[in-house]
Amino acid sequence: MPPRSRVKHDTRIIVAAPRPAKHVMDPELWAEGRSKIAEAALPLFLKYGYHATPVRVIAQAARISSGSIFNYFSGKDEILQHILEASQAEAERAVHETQKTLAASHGMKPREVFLQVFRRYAESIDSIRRYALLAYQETKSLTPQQRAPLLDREKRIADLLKAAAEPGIRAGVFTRDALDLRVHSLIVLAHAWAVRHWAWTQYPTISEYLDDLQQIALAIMSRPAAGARRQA
Amino acid sequence: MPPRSRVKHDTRIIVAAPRPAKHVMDPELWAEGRSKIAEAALPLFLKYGYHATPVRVIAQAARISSGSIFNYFSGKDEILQHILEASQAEAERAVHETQKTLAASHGMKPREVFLQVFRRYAESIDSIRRYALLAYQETKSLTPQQRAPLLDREKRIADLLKAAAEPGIRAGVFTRDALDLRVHSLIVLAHAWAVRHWAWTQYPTISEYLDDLQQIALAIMSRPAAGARRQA
Amino acid sequence: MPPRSRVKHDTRIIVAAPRPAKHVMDPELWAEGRSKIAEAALPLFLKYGYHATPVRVIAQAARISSGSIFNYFSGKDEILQHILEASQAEAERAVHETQKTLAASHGMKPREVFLQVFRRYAESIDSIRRYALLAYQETKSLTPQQRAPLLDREKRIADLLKAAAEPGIRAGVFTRDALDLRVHSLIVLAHAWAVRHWAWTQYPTISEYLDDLQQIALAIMSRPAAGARRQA
Amino acid sequence: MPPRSRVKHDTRIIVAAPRPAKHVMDPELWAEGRSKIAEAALPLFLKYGYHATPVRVIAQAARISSGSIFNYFSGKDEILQHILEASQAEAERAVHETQKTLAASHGMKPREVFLQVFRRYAESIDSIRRYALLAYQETKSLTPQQRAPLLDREKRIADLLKAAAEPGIRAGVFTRDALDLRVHSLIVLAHAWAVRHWAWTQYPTISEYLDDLQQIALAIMSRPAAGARRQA
DNA sequence: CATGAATGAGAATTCATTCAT
DNA sequence: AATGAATGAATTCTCATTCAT
Repeated sequence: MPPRSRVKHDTRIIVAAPRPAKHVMDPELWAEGRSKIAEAALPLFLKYGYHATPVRVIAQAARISSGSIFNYFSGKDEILQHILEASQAEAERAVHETQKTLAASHGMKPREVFLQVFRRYAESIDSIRRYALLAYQETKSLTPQQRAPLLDREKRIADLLKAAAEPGIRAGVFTRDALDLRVHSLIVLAHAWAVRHWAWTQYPTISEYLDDLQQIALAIMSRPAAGARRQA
Repeated sequence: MPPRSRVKHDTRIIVAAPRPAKHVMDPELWAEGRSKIAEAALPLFLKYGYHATPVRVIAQAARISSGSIFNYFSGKDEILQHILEASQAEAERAVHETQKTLAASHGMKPREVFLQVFRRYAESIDSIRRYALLAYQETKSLTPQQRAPLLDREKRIADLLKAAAEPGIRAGVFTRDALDLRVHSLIVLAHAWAVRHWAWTQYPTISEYLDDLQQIALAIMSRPAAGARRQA
Repeated sequence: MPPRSRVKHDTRIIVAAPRPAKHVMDPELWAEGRSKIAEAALPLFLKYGYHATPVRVIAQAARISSGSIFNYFSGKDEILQHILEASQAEAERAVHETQKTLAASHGMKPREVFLQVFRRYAESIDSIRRYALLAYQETKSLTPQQRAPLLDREKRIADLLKAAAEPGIRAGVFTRDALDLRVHSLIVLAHAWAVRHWAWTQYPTISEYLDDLQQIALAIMSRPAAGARRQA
Repeated sequence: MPPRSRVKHDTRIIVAAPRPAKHVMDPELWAEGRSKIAEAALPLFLKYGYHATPVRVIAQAARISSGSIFNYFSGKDEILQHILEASQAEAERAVHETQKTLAASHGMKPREVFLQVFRRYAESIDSIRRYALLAYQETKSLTPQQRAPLLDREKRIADLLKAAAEPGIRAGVFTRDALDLRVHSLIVLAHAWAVRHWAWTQYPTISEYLDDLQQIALAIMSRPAAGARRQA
């Protein structure tokens, strides 16, 4: 049987070559180039998937030569990394926007408070739709520590939505039953716009989608009518 | 020999030509072999992704030669297609059976009819949890032709849920407003158990999850109270 | 300034693919294939150098496809490794042959003993000429432990030559002065046939080369005449 | 832009076209720049090999930009050529001076003449030890045209040694038999100090090595005693 | 039918060289 | 004259697929 292991003999003959410092030295140009490439790569990754998109094609889309890609990224995988990291930053912005909306909602009616906060969040999600989809599709098993920032952010969003629901709960129009799941469900449905975009042919923009989803959001949060409660 | 169908980037997308089955054989053996291969491939696809899993590795996992794979599948992508189709078929079968059973039970209350169908569907999702995750991640690895039946099946599942909701709608407890979105939302929430499994540490099994989700499902389907409708 | 280091972020996204077991499984076929490839590669490495010889060209010379190379070697460098290891084995054979010649030299005249042993050694070296040249040219700095077997073998050869010189020394025709250097010099001159082959245009085969080198070998070993000793 | 001259394998060897000097400039600056670059390149070539050392790394080591390299050399191979030529020139100059000095000293004995020339040559080899090693390893990286002057110089060094031996030959103490091989052997043994430096742990400096090697050199050149000649 | 060695198109990546600044 | 970003040919290596046995 041939050796199954790829263990090398201990008489190494080929001496590893020195690696030159990376090429693009002007930090501004470097950052610009990275953005340009990442922006060209994102729609391709979304359309064909990461593995099915050759570097050559990314280069074509970015209007540069394929060799130049490697002046800005150490490898193809770093492009994906860069995109996903950028998406993290955008997601943080979404959280921030939602928080500001909540802070500005004094004096509103309970249902209005909640709907505005939820809608603001869902709209922010739309701006990272493409990133989110990519993350869903290309992120394989994450280690717990890699997952930590994602979980943390979701918790903060959930907390914001719960805070936005509080007036309604106190007013008796919303329920506190299984509140965590309800809030989580809303987050999932907001994400669904991004992740299952292909399914919503009847909604041309997120605005129409949210117009209808709002009803559902209210239904999810509302205290069930007496009859329904008794039945289920 | 070169792979027959790859997405071409430099010109236009070349749609995979229909490939001839190579070795026709005893249908029973054939089905058995396909299953064995698909079962070996699934965990690999989930762990490493479709593109990153070589056929030879699948063959090793299935304890056959790599050449034999092509006696059962016309290409690597057909393995993925088979896995996803099988999972969809299983889900559909489960729902179908439930629906038939319930359709036969004339005495049930409309809410009960719907909840049982939905719960049965959601439970079946759990059994194909891993498949569902794969579908989210790798549909792009299929050609549009291969993707079509998957989308079609999802539509039919939505139709089943709508049919299960019909008694409720007729009885005036469910609404027909934005019904497509409501049903879709329920499908999404059922999938969420599989896809976002890691997010729900508070639910040890799908049973507890569904106990709570049922309330939400009812809320989503129910005709809103007069007051709520006026407000939102 | 751009990052000079190639340190990756700690959020690894791309999961390493499983590596299939190496392809050629029949050990005999495997060994045959390796030999065929190595034999095709050796003259190319010698003529153009290791780095200047593309795998593609080795494949052409071996009459196989370039992909097949990697069914037999895990990488281009393993081909060089294989060749050099084979050369070590051949060099050991040279030592062995020399030793046998020495053992068979009973009853010969002292000068004849030495000349025969030396000639036998030099002839054996000729058979590994091409390997030796490659090792000289492609072996960069070796670690002391990698160099150990080479040094050891040279010492054994030197010891054999010293033993072959002993009768001459006792008979007073050879000198013991700087014996180590003299013996080493002979080894170097034997190697020179291989290493500086291009320089000896006047010698068509090693036989003619050795005919002349024998004189020099004798001169190197011989006790200098009285006059010469006084002068230098 | 693609490299201009690479050895082609699939067809015939394409000899490098003579390349135009690109930026002509102040000859003094030019020579200075060439030296600086060559000095930076030498240790890298020795450590990693010519092919494995990128031009950019040489540029970094020389503290200039990679583009500037091509203001001083028409290509990477010219750097190697320059290093080797410079080393050969240095060796030749040293020998030449010695030879001139000795040619002027009419009173010397023939053996002394030769020994001084040889010793001077061997010492000069020590000073270019690293270059010599490079020459052994990387001559193949040059085109035949580029190699020619190196071979030619070696021939002229042999001629110098032959000239230095002439008085001894005329005086009857040296032999003219196989003179080329004898002289070549001496060159090889002088080189051996540099190339096989690691093998001679018993000689701390070249001085001790040459003290012993001188005896051997004399032996190699000397006319064999009548008895020895008859025997061999 | 099964096998697995052979294939070669295509992938990522490197790097000598050019040339606009 | 120096710079260094851009280039793209050429390299090593992978892997889906074929087909002789």
